[in-house]
Amino acid sequence: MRKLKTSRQPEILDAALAIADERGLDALSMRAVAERVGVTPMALYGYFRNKDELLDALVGRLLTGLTPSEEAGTGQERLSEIAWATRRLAREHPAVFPLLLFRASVTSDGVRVVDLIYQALLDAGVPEADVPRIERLVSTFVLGFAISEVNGRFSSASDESRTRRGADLPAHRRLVGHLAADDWDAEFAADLADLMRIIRPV
Amino acid sequence: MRKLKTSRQPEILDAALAIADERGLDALSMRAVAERVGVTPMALYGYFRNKDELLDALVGRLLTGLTPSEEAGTGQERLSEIAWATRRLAREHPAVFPLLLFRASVTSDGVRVVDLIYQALLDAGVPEADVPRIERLVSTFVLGFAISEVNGRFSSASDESRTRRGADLPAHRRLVGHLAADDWDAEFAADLADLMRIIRPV
DNA sequence: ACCTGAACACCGTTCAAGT
DNA sequence: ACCTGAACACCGTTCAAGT
Repeated sequence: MRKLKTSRQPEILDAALAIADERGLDALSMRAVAERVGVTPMALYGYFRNKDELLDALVGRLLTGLTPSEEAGTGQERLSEIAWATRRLAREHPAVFPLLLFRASVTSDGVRVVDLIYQALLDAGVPEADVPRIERLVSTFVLGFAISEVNGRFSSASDESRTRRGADLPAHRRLVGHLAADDWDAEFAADLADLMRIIRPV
Repeated sequence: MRKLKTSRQPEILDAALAIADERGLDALSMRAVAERVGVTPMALYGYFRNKDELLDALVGRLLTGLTPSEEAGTGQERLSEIAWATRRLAREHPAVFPLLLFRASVTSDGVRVVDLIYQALLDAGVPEADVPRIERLVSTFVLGFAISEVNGRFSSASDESRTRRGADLPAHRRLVGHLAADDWDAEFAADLADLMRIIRPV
């Protein structure tokens, strides 16, 4: 397990993020990153042990931007602020964002965000014994929602064509008129409001 | 847009699923599938236009197993049954399962599952106007939970080492003693119970 | 301390051809 | 109708060497 250089790590991660943003995750190859940095592919292996570790570091870099600037407000307000910031991040970096669901929270940057959420949940009145579970519940939903949105899993095009095929989709037929959603800002807000009802029980 | 053969599609998907189950998603190459089927890589392109469409079809095949055998029970019971079946699917096919979050519901098999969930939510008393949103909320959470679990995002190893690093993780320090979760069955059950409180409001 | 060149064992996919 | 062979433009990574 060789020691890694750190000097140009940020520069390399910047290049990787730029490539993914501009040309998608499939275009994010070691060779492409190297070319953008102005170096041979092999030079990267002095800074990251392999592509997987480079991606882990990239996820860490994304998470850094998630710490809210303002520490004020109630627990619920800070929680909500982190949720919206997460979704904003997904829209800024749709190609790399899905990696968060697979590699998150292992890095030290991820832990920092989790700690902020823990604190927000505590301040919101969640019993200590429930905090870690509720953190996983909320963050799983927020990550899943943001990924689904940027990947088009929610796209209502499917809903349109669904119902037209008639036949064996009784519930769809009954819900015609409610199927054409497309205001994901509003839906995300409604979902968060519902989740808050879990956090602050009767 | 050439017409595709269908004759050996199931056989090809079986081979693809077996490879992913045995050796992971990275090993799922067109070349590997072809070899397992006993054919040249190029022969596959008569059945699927490209690798992406093969993966879409694979997701559809997974979703077929999600339709509950019993149609009985209350809406909440059927909803719960689908949720547990989804999680079971993730444990059976951890490598391919994550694809559900990116490609689900586009296929006709996905639509069938969505219709079952719609019906369950209607029977559970969710207002028609809220059903599609609640379906997305619940399925996003269930998929996200199952993916996080099989990918180790929840692994408590991180929690252990987190707190030891002391310093700037105040909430973690306060929650020592509650951080070492590992009974994901129980956690999933508790999460579902909480979500049911959203579905059946006061 | 930092980087390069050549090589290995892979990819997905196109095109033209074969039965 | 179904399949093959050869080729193209890529991958991640190892190893030995160069300044």
